[in-house]
Amino acid sequence: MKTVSAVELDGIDRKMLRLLQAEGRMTNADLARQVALSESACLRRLKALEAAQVIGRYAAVINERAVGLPISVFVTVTLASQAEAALTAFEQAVAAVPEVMECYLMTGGSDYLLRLVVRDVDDLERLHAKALTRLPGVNRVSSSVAMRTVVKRAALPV
Amino acid sequence: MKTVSAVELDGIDRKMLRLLQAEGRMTNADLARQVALSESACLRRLKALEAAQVIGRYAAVINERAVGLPISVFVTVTLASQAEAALTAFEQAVAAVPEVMECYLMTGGSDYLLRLVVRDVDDLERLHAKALTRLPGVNRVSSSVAMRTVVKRAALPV
DNA sequence: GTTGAAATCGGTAATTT
DNA sequence: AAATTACCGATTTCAAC
Repeated sequence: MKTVSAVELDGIDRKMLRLLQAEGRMTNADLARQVALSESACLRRLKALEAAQVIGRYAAVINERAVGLPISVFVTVTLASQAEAALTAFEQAVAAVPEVMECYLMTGGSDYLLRLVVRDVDDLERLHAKALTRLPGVNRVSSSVAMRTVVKRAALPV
Repeated sequence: MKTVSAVELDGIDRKMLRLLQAEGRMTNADLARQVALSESACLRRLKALEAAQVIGRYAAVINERAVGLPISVFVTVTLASQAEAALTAFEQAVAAVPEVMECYLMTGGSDYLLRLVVRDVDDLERLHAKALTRLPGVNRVSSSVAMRTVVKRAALPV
């Protein structure tokens, strides 16, 4: 696996990133015009950003509501042990649950924060009982439902 | 503002969405081949998905570490009041903080959950003091730092 | 401080798809 | 029309003198 460390970016690079976060299918010609570079210079920079994994990929951004997954649930999970093996087992298992969109290991040692997407409360209940509490090493599981998304920023503040 | 409700999707639509979440710059010809449709039929479906806002946009996916924002912080905010006006004032103000990538109103009435991205702990301290605690109507602010991202799923389970 | 090699960066134009 | 490559010129960096 390739861990990517911070990269030197100038103002043009940052402008390219802002534009491409808003409109990922923009043509190179358009992009070049908006950053006031020639097409070849612009493309060279773009390829460098891709090669350095500053741009990891391009993605269609899907409306969660439109595909029937309107509810985000945040789940705090505490493990019984913080032994390396326990963490690894949990992490492998949690990554295999498709509804888990994000999972973070929080400071402190053995607490995880998850964001799930679910269809409805029945779906949440099913997941809670059938998947979450059965993950290896789990001590405590606590769920909070998001009633409404207030901010979902399209672009990083680059 | 256009609120999007759930849309009927068949297996081909879902396959298109999966493919485009992984590779948003795929050409229509490629996409058509992979879902075994003609290019015109494929493009018709794609345009329909875009028009229905199932696909909201296309975006370059940026590596947060590479652009120098390697730390995610989750912040719980409790407001002093749950009056409509207090919520609105808070939400407008929080949306104006660039480091706030996400903000959710949680069930229960006046608790918000935020995800911030920061450069380092100094940056977090600065934000906490200068931005978060000064947001209108804030009663209590509690931050938890993510040590590591375990899962960041590229695609919704469609 | 100047010189010169090498790297960096942009542009033009030709080629490919 | 768009992407890509080849080639050239300008500028910067840096080490040796």
